[in-house]
Amino acid sequence: MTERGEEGKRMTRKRIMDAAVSLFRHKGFERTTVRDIATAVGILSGSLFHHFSSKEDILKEVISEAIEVTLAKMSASVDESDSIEGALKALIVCELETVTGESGAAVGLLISEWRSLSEQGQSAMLELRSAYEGVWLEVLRSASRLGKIRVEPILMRKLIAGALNWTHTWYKDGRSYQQADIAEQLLSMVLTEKAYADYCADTAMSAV
Amino acid sequence: MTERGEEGKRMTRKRIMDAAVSLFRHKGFERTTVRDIATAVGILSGSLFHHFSSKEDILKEVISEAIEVTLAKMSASVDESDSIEGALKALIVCELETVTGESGAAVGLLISEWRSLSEQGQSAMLELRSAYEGVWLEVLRSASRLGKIRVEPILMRKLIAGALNWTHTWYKDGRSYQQADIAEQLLSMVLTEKAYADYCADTAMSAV
DNA sequence: AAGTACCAAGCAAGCGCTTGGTTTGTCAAG
DNA sequence: CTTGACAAACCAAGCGCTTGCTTGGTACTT
Repeated sequence: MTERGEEGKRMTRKRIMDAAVSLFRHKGFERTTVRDIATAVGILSGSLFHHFSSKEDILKEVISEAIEVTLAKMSASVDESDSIEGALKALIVCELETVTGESGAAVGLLISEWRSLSEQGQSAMLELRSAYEGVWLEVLRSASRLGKIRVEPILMRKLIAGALNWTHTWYKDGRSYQQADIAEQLLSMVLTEKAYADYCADTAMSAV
Repeated sequence: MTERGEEGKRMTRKRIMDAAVSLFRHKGFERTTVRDIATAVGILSGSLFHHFSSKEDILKEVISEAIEVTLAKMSASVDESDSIEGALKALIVCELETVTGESGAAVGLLISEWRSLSEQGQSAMLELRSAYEGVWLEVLRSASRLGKIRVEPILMRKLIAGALNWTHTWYKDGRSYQQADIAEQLLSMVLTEKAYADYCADTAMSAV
């Protein structure tokens, strides 16, 4: 029935992480017990510790994987963009997808469950996070230099991060607002009116 | 030494709530134990339950007081404003002060510790919260009708709420950014460029 | 035969909260 | 002003339960 062996091990590990992400997102790290996770996977709680050394270890793995996946997606999106405005839009979309996405990556966890990590855990995540933030700041600084945004880049990044992270408290898939819509509206707030108008004209052109 | 009697009761109750706010903000509700709170106040853990029926009861009291205080402050600020732009600025400043403020009110708690409330607790808070959101939406709808903001009011409110709530994770008193500065920059993102320019001109005039 | 994946059982610690009793302030009756 | 019944505020101790995690053994794969 169950799959043993090397393949099985990785599978179970993945299933544990998936279950953990879902539970952490809905109930929070502290209110989620190792028994909850084990039940969701279909094993006993003690068996979790053959795959992870501690409950916090699960959280760390889940978060760092989420950051890595998102970072890769963001970098790729930025490289593909042929304008600052396009790069900004791509970054917003990437982060929005990650924050609201139910399965897999969940940077949103980093948001709400940050304090549940030990001090070493926090600093380890900070290192990963700084690469992530670096991508954002590079694009925002370019935009600022070209006069396409008004607000100072570092503050701007914090405001954008807040607006996007917060979506995970109210965004429901397929309801009220579409992801593309949210991204577009936020972009219109971030860019100057001129830059935004130019960007709209450009994308309209390339669509034809 | 200690003050007993009716005066003393209210004092201790207040001290418990203050200690709880501080601890909840720094460690989160789940990671804060009733023993932590009691120690901070200078009593034993069991004695807390003469003032509150449960740990969750403390959280509910703290949150609802925070909402009421902030709501009153916001309503007053809006009434005093003589323009939509001014009202918006006042709302932003109010919420910013509440979210980043260390002592007393702490709507920020509602943000991060929401899930720690029972279902009844959550719906009770929702009722209070809706009055709070009502003030925001009224102002935003007026601004939208007058063409002073571009983004649709409900979405705009969610984006603003996120940006402001998030400040409690990075804002340090007296460091990097001033509250007034953050509020001003956010306002410039919310309003259309024309509305913002008009508002700046107006405030410059009245300052002279 | 060896090693992996898991179960069965439970431990030590910590949790929110209760209980029973002691101290302290309140206030009307004497 | 004294006195004594009463309630409020708090302590001391610990109960019952849940928590993350461990241990020792078993079933399956290679």
